[in-house]
Amino acid sequence: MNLTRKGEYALRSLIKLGIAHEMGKSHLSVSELAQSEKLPLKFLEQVLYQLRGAGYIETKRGKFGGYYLALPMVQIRIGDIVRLIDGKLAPIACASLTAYEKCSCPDETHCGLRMLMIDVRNAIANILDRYTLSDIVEVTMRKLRRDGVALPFEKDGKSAPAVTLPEDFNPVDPRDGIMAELANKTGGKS
Amino acid sequence: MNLTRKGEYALRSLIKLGIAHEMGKSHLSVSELAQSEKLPLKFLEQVLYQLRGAGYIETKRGKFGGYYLALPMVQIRIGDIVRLIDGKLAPIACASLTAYEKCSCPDETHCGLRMLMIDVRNAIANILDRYTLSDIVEVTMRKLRRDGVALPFEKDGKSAPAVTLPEDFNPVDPRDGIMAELANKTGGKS
DNA sequence: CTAATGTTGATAAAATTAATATAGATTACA
DNA sequence: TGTAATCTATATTAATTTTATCAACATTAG
Repeated sequence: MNLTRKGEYALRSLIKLGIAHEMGKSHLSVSELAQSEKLPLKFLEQVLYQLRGAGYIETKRGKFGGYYLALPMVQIRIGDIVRLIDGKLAPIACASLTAYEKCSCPDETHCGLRMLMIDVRNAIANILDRYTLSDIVEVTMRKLRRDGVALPFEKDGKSAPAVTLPEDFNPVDPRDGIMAELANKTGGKS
Repeated sequence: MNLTRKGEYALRSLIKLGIAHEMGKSHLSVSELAQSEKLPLKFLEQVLYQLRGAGYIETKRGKFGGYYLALPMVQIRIGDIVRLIDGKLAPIACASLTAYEKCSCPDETHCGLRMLMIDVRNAIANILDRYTLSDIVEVTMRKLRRDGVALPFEKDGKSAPAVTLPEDFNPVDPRDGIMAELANKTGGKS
């Protein structure tokens, strides 16, 4: 299972543009974006070019120009971005609703793998088509605030608190998902 | 989102071996498998080699040799096969429980994209770690029977009924998923 | 013995993804 | 007006992954 680098960069850029917007920063230059997100500049330009072509972002050209969201964040569905950049949500094309392609198997209508992958596609779509950029930005900013970390494009703010990790620390806590976060307007897992 | 060809072939092979087992056929040669599933033979060998190394299948060597399942089908979890062949279930490595890798983003613990992808990973795992080869084989054979299609490795049986598709036929019906199928022991969507 | 089959490792070809380069257009502001 | 910062658009290269092929060997039924 994989999201391409391009898809990842596109989403990270949109999230950053969304945060910038929330923080009252009207636009970001490619180099600001590339630096702050540690993305390769010239490759990023291509991604932004594509997002612009699809109408998700707009630009102010010339000196002091940059990119900004072209739509309200609630209208930017994550699933659509993935479809645009990566082609489909389903793990295999024969299970894709929007980018269906015939598979090599002898009898697609009786393929157990395909049946399974249709469910996986539905599970993925269920998440990615439910959330919009607005949700992601909201959750990200909330978590930053809760942990007392300076928000991007903010003048001052405490830096992240130093944390000592236990020996068996698993970097991926299932409770770190966005669902748990959205369900919980205040506390968080700690 | 993508499952690699290798992962697809591995799963299709296991399903076929499972059906063979159910039909009383003790083993399948690579060429039988490749032909019946229309897979490239030599590439398939590599996949089977990997499955064998991990203990999912075994071989009978020499003339009239071939491959067969090394474990009861209920012990072969689909998620584990995908992990073995494709590395992980999560769309990005920083959201993977079993194959975690640090991402390039400046602050992983406050990355909205990662939070979202953790949910996607969980949704995928929720399906792929719940089902075993046994479920897939069961559902596949049931659907074949219901549609009066000859089962593989069976002497006789009606051929698939001719069907006229409507103009706007969408080849992917969400109801064709394995969940709906398993929930329904008899009827099917028709 | 021998023909069919699996084993193993090497390698090559193709496709996709990722990244860089280049030439040009636009704009703010000195 | 000039120029430096910036986006636009396309082309090219590099890296990686996927797919496929090759070849020499080992095993086994008959």
